Amino acid sequence: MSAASVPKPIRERDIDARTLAVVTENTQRPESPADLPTQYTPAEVEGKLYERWVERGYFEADAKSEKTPYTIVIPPPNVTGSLHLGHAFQHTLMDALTRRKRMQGYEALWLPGMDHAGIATQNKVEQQLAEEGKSRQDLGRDEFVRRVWQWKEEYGGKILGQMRRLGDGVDWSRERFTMDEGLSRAVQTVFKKMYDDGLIYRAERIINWCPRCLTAISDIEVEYQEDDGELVQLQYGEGEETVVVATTRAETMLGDTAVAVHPDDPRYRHLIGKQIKLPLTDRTIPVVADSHVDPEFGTGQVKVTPAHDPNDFEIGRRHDLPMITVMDERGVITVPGPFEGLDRFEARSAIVAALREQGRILEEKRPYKHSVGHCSRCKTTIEPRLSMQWWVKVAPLAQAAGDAVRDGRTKIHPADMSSRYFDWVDNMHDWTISRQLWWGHRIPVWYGPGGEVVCVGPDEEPPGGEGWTQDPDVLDTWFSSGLWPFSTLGWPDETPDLAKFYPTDVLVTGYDIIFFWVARMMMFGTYVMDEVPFHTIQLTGLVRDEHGKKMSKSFGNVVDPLDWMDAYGSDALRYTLASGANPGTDVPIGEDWVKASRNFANKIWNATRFALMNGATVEGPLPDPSEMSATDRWILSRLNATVAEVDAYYEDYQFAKLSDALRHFAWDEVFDWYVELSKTTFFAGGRPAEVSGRVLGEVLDVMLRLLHPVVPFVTETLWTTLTGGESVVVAEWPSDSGFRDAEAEAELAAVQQAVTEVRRFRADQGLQPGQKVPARLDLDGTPLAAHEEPIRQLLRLQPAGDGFQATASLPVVGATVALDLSGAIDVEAERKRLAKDLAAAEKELKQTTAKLGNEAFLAKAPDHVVDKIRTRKSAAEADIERLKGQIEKLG
RNA sequence: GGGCGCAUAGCUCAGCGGUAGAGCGCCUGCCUUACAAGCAGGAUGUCACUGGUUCGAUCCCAGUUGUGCCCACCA
Repeated sequence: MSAASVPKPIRERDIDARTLAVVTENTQRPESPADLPTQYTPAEVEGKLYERWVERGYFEADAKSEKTPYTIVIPPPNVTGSLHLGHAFQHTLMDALTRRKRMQGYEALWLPGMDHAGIATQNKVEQQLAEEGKSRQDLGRDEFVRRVWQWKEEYGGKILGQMRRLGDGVDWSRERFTMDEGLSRAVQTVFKKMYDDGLIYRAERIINWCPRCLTAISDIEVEYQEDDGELVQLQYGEGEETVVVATTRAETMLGDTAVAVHPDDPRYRHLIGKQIKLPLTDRTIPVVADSHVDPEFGTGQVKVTPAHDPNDFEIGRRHDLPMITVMDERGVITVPGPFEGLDRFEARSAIVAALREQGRILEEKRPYKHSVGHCSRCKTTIEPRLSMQWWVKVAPLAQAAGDAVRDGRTKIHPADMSSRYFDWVDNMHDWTISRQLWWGHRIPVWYGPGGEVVCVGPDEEPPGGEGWTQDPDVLDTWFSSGLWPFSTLGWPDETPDLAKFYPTDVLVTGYDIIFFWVARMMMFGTYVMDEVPFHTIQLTGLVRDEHGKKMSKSFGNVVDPLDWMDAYGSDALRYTLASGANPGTDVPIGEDWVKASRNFANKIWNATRFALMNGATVEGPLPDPSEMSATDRWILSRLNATVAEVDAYYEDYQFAKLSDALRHFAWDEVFDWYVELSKTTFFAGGRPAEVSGRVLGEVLDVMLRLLHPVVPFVTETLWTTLTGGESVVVAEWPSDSGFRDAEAEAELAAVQQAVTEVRRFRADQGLQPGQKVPARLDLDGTPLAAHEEPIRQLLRLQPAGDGFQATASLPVVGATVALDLSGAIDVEAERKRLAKDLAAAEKELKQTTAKLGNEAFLAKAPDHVVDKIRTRKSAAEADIERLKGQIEKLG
């Protein structure tokens, strides 16, 4: 049996979730801190804490409050899904921001809600129906919409549950849904206003049509990807008058109504105006001159299909060509003849085959890589289609939206992301807003028997009587979400909420929906409210897996946030996400990282528990610094510096940095040094020293408040136990008292250096922890005197008599700690170590000497740099002298 | 075809004109009277390549290579 397979004895652990549940549920403060279990078990606690926060109304904002408002509206998740890590990420940031502001005394509102997600949701429900062998047409419009509402109730609830689990401090009393009555009214009001202002119009144009969803979609709902196609050259015409055109979509030739050449192309000037026989049909088509044609591409002759291609549509309009539609809404050929009834792809091969038979295929390139549009919802190949749709005239709105960022009324963070915004806003085409769907806001337009068109506002009666019908289409889902920042606050009514909370402060969202959503909100906000919807746009990256790969179902690397929250707690997930949040960059995350964050939460838990058991307290005033030890002053100095640092990072949305600063302060400084050093005082007389206990209480109190926005759950139980306060949610955000003590910081740096050096010595020497080493600790100089006992304790050194065999001396500020050790010391090991240090010091001396001998350097380098090099040089010299002496002593 | 970004430790990423950093991982020793989800000690980098600017370049500039993303109606 190998050593590795010998099971390690299982250590008795004190895991008892029930204890904690009792503690947190029934009593704010346990009888004794020892009642807190030694391991933090988040799963059971978090839910209870959350519900208590909600019951107490901590997250409900008051529009009548005198406090300064701070508002964030949530990017409404689609009711179609469940929340993924990307949501968890953004929610963590928004929650941390609002929690901090609430603690700072703002009237903080984080408004929750969901988006009806028209096409996406309709597709889901249609899928569900398909499983029952039904279609939406079988149900009829009203019944189908009822089904979708049912679906919304079921799945929307799941999302809300996930938000609670994450700890989202949202105001549930203000929860909104884009199909709510109030929001529908906002949609109709805006539609009417835009219609009256001439910003909404109806026109027949080529749009992106999804033959599977059976609706128009906007340009940005089309995803282009490189597909393998087939480029063929077709010969049209007969005898002298033939042309050769290239196409990847041969089936559209049935709808060709012209061939175009460039007006200046000398090769084809003679053809302009001639009629060409179109194969497979009995039609002839003209040759037209249009400067859109690129003479360099292919033959310089282009087939023109105005009803099935956006460019050709424009050419058709310029030359007044007929527009022949050759397929129906499902992409099936409708032209009478041999191809009728064939699907567009079947028709393509059939037509190529037929032309090949006639010898009219001159060249075939297969495969031919080209960019093809797909429906972003169902991936079906988009079919450009001529149809009548409603449009928004974007230019004036986009201008205003762009100006708002240009003149700084809205700031984009990080700033270099703003180029994406401008690229879009400055080049936006008109927006197709009608969708041939049933789920969504129905277009408030009625058509009369004589072709009259009436747009009806929300408080107006639609025209009655024979022959009047409402437009069957609904609006693009982004039309209603574009109104979100003010429709959720009660607009078009002049509500107290609207007055208090609009414009909102910051929008936190992914850079991937700048065009879909951010730009639209900016357009609607400036147009409808005459005021920007938010002062700051904080763009986040996308959450990726631990190797930076995109999370997708096909890679199989999608993670349900609930799984990780169940295993490691919400705090762990939140901390991990926050610590990965460098502005604008994607956020990789892996399970091991969440585990590490769980360990951090556990560390906070245990260290605080330990401190509580040993007299950390917030009772009474903080003692005067003159009564404190240098260690006390050091940690308070660091505490206040950390408060300032964290605040600065929050103001700049630097979540990764503030998370790191918090962990460093808590773990490295408070737990590993301050608590450890305090142990001596704690244990010295069996009772904690009063001053240190109070200082430690202060440090923990502030630290927990500082941590709370990111890790709300673990901090709540500990903080209420420590302080007896009602809840850290409504505690005051710490502020920098301004206390700094450079002297104490320097002294502690020296102590740390000394202690580390001695530990290193022990490790090098292979001294066992339990092994008592007779030694004498000399403090040369006084500043360290206060720490003699702590160091002795940590090292387990015992004062002894004479008889030394080896010496290690340690450099500290203004003093040398001479550590004389007796006993079985490995002289060779120490000699090797010292030699290594000596070599490093000599290298340093050489480098600094060379630098200081460089006149150009001395002349041009700034003083502080030169001083730094000088200091380094003298330090190196001292080190060398010291090390040489030590080596000599070793004999 | 345009535009933007990135290349730093085994992995994921900070950083920055003046001695290379963190987390995780790794090596060694430890069940030290809170925490082994822990403690202590340690190792690890031609900062992609080639030039240039500078007293000094991982950092600024140019080019090269690799890589990612966004936009675009190339028939």
